[in-house]
Amino acid sequence: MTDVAAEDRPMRSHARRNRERIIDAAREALVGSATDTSLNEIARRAGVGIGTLFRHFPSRDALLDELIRDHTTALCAEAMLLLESPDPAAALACWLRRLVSHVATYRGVSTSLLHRSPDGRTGLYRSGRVIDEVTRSLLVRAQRAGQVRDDLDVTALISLVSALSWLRESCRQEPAPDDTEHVDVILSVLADGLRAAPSDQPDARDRAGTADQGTISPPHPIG
Amino acid sequence: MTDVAAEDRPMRSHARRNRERIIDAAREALVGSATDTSLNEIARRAGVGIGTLFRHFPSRDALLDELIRDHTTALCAEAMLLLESPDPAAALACWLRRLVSHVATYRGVSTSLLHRSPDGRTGLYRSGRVIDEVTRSLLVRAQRAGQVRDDLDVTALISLVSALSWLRESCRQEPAPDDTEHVDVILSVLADGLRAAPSDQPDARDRAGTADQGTISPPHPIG
DNA sequence: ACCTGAACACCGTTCAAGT
DNA sequence: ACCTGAACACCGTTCAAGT
Repeated sequence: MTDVAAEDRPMRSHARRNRERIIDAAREALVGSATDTSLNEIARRAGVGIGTLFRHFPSRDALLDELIRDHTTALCAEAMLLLESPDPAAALACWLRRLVSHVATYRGVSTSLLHRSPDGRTGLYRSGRVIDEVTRSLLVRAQRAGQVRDDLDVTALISLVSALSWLRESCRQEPAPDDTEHVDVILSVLADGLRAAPSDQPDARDRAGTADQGTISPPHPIG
Repeated sequence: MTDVAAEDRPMRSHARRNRERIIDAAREALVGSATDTSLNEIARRAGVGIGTLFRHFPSRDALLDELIRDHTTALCAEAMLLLESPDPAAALACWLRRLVSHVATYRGVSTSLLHRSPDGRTGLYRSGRVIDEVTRSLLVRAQRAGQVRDDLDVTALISLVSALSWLRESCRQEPAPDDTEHVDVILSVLADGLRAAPSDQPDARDRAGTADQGTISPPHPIG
């Protein structure tokens, strides 16, 4: 198509094909997987040397980011439609549900999402950024509509998504409560909690009733 | 003290001391820790051979269980006092808060708690059992008082505690949102959500508004 | 009885050597 | 330019050999 010198095209296409094979092998190994698969094993399954894998993807995070990139983009594009929905709080809840499903699909993505850094040196770089943006849009819209409490920021919300995704992917391991159902119930509890104004009984947060807090030291022996 | 043959007492006390040194070394390495510490490293710090560590604790879970045992027992005993508190829902919320703090204290405990098995072959055996019991007591009391929704079982609740504890311990790693604060906000959102009756708009759970679900395939390519 | 540490099969990661 | 795979410093776990 383009005017690239003829002699380096075969090489480049070969490299590109290797890259694709690595991604495919990783996807197959990690989707719905109960346990981690080593990068060595992924390279083996892709039929390339381990060095080639590291050349294309300097870290596991980089590989994961690439792995979910297309799907993340599509999901976020679709989420923009949620911005038009008549019920901002319901739209946010729906988005959180979809996002958890997406993140929990591939082994290890939840952890990478949590450890994303703005400069892209760790964690999901690209995917993290667009997830941040979409979530922020839906959150502030719901807050401006007065439907969701104001003491929540987008970082807390995405941390929560990471944690619930981690739960879902962890529950694929036995023995563990195997239910996607649990996460669903938790999400619906959360959705209800989001709608409420922050509870105006702060005393109930740290102590309830007659418990004598002095008898037990705080759980951090150090610090 | 007892009538044990004299010649094997020194051995046994030596063994017991080794055991204690392993636990102490592990506690020191794991409390508030941002990253995992290998069992080899723990044995090294305790001044024992790696074989000795495995003799006393056949798995990392077994070591963790022993590590938090005393504190777990004390915490659960104190939680029994919460059963007398006048506000069952607030008591439950308070317990969940304390439990997350406790579980998040030592690196790896959240995962072990999630993977506990009733037969004790994996995960936190003893600690898991008493945590289950205490949590169940507080939950059913709040449910019987009509203060907490009925579609929640104790397993879901402890899965949630595991996930939030995982979040807290993960946030000690950089780069990650470092805030204990986030988990606190999430917990208070949850506490509010628990009090509400299950939302009676099930349509809002899976779809909100005008989004066209057909354009994007579900995130599980396999299955 | 109890302890030790070399040995084994892994892991992520690097890098000299090849085409 | 790109790929390979031996090499390195680890990991959890086992087990023959010691006292």
